[in-house]
Amino acid sequence: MDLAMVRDFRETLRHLERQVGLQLKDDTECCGVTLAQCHIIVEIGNAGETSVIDLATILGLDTSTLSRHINGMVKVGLVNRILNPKDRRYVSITLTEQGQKIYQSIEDICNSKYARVFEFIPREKHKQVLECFNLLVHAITEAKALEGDLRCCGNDPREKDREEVSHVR
Amino acid sequence: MDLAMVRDFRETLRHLERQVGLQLKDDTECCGVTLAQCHIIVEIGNAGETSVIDLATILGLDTSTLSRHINGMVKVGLVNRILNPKDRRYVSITLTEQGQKIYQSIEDICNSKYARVFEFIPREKHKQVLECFNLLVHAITEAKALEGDLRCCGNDPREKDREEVSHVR
DNA sequence: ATACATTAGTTGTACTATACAGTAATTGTA
DNA sequence: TACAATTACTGTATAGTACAACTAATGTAT
Repeated sequence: MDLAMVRDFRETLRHLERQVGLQLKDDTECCGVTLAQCHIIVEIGNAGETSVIDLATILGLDTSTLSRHINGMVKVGLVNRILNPKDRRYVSITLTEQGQKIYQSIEDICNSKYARVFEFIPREKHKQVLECFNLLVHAITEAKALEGDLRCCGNDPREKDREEVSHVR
Repeated sequence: MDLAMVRDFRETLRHLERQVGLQLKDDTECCGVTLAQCHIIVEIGNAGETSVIDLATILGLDTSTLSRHINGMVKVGLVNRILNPKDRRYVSITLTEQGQKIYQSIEDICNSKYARVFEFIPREKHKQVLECFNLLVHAITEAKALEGDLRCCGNDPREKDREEVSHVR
């Protein structure tokens, strides 16, 4: 794997990230939910029933962040939060009817959007593309799991000093 | 492209997003730059010389956001901002020596990280994986370009009401 | 050539998203 | 039963972002 190929790959990956992020933002804003809420709704919808800590783990966020999001979403009637009677430390989080509706909207929009994406790829390559994509994502996951936080660059210019300067032109 | 495949694909894509985001955050924090600064540094580094609006376009952000980031980065000595003499509306943005060093660190770290990712993929499939990945990302780009903002779901539960509730268990 | 439109960048303001530290409630365990 | 571990929540601070309003510079059409 030579350097030029890796750099190319990274550029494409950056491109993907931005496309997907903006896309999802467009697709979800119309449903009246923020991007973070959208991710949370999708994960609750997929799981059926979860807890703050499960969501935090899946989404890679702090539990405090999730706790606040859930709180907000309870207030606007998107999710139910009830104490789990089997272990009262947990709260059991589910979608309300309204939350389900939005979950379905997001699913429908995103499914048809990505179905359309594949129309831009020759049909005979679909299987191959999916396989390769899975290979890649699994490789990224494995590489991450195995690395153990090596490497640090040693530069640290962090001296915050944040008054704004006057409009210098 | 049937529904189950699309849903699978989307799940993998979400997984990728989160992995890549967290990864980059880990990799760049040690350099003393934030994630946003990291993206900006990489894009300035790749372009050599840019403007606020070019960066905003590439990164999909508002110019005001970029303007502030650039301002902060000038202060901590990462970038130079000078008036473009050919068109004095533009500012010409480049990396300082310090910025270059960090750009190189980020490049080195990310390049070797993603080179390592490919070690988890059989060598004979590297070419195929890269091709498929490019196909996919181009398809996403094309689909986005051609769609013209169809579809809205009609649900909008946006009634903000954000005092925090007491610790109800 | 002057008025109007466009473009690039900046600042005021407000909000979303997030983490870390500390705390309360509950459960597991020695 | 005391202590450790786990789950969730709150206080607080910060990063990240956009929209609206503005200034300065440039382009354009009468």
